[in-house]
Amino acid sequence: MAETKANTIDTQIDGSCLAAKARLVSRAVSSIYDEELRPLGIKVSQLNILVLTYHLGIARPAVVCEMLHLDTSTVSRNVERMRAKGWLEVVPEAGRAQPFRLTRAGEDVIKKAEPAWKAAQERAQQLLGDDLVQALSKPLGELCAGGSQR
Amino acid sequence: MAETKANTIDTQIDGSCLAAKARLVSRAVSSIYDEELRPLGIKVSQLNILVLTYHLGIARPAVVCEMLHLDTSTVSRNVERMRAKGWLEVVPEAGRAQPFRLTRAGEDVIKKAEPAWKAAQERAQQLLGDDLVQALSKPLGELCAGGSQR
DNA sequence: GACCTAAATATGTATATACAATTTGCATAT
DNA sequence: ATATGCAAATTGTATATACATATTTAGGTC
Repeated sequence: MAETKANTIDTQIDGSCLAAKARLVSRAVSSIYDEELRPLGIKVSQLNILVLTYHLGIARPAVVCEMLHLDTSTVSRNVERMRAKGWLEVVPEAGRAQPFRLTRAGEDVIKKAEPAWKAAQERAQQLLGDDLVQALSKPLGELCAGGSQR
Repeated sequence: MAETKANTIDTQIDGSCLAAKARLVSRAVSSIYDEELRPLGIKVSQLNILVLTYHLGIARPAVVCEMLHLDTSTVSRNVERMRAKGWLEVVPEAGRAQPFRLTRAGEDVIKKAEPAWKAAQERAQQLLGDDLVQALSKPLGELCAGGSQR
């Protein structure tokens, strides 16, 4: 018998909700990386954009948006914050485009973040377990609108 | 040396980053649910707390925090927003505790959200693919510090 | 060339989220 | 009874994120 209390409704929404799980995993994993990276003054959200920028060389906001499934406004403001920190710089170009690239300081951040990132990656593998790690390691189908071409 | 261009560094941080993947999946999946739920005026983040509250009957903030891996301040403010909408109510209790429960309006929201949630769940399964769905469906080890003990 | 539309970016506003600091109520030792 | 300390929750502040709206500019069409 269920609850002592009055459950006047009955729902099918429960622990099987993929959004709940995905968000839980995201929070848990992010917190591991952020904890390891904290001494360096960067969070994994920004580090990911730096690393992608490194791989792209010259990064166009629209491309970053599509590859990371981020809204343009989100990228706009994240880039602005990292520009303010001197990690990115906008590449002068004609037109509306505002492509950006790493500065030397941005490269240094990536370089210095490596040990922390590796430690976090190992902790995350432990936490998630082989099945999830494997599943996440495969190219994420429609999700990686660019994840494989690098 | 290798690059003509200014790749003065070489990093091991790349597409294998579990945080990047987990966050990408979270954003992509969340957007599916939020899109389906939009007509109802709720997002999956809040719906999850409502559903958990439904299962708990009386929900203590600290318990919700641990089960969902959320900071106490996050729960505090999410609950406040849903209280303002009339979906949750605080249960008077001695001490510092502020346990809360669903209101009738909160129950209605869950009830009315079911079709949208199911549609989103199917779309998410399609997007993620069997391996990821399977991996996410298993009890998430240390992650579900309460997923099973209810 | 003036005009219109489509694409790329930025801005306004709101929620989600976390960390640090503060408040609050309770237990307990002295 | 007081001080001490602990546990739970809130508040201050900052970032991450998205949607709606505005802005800017490149290309066409006439």
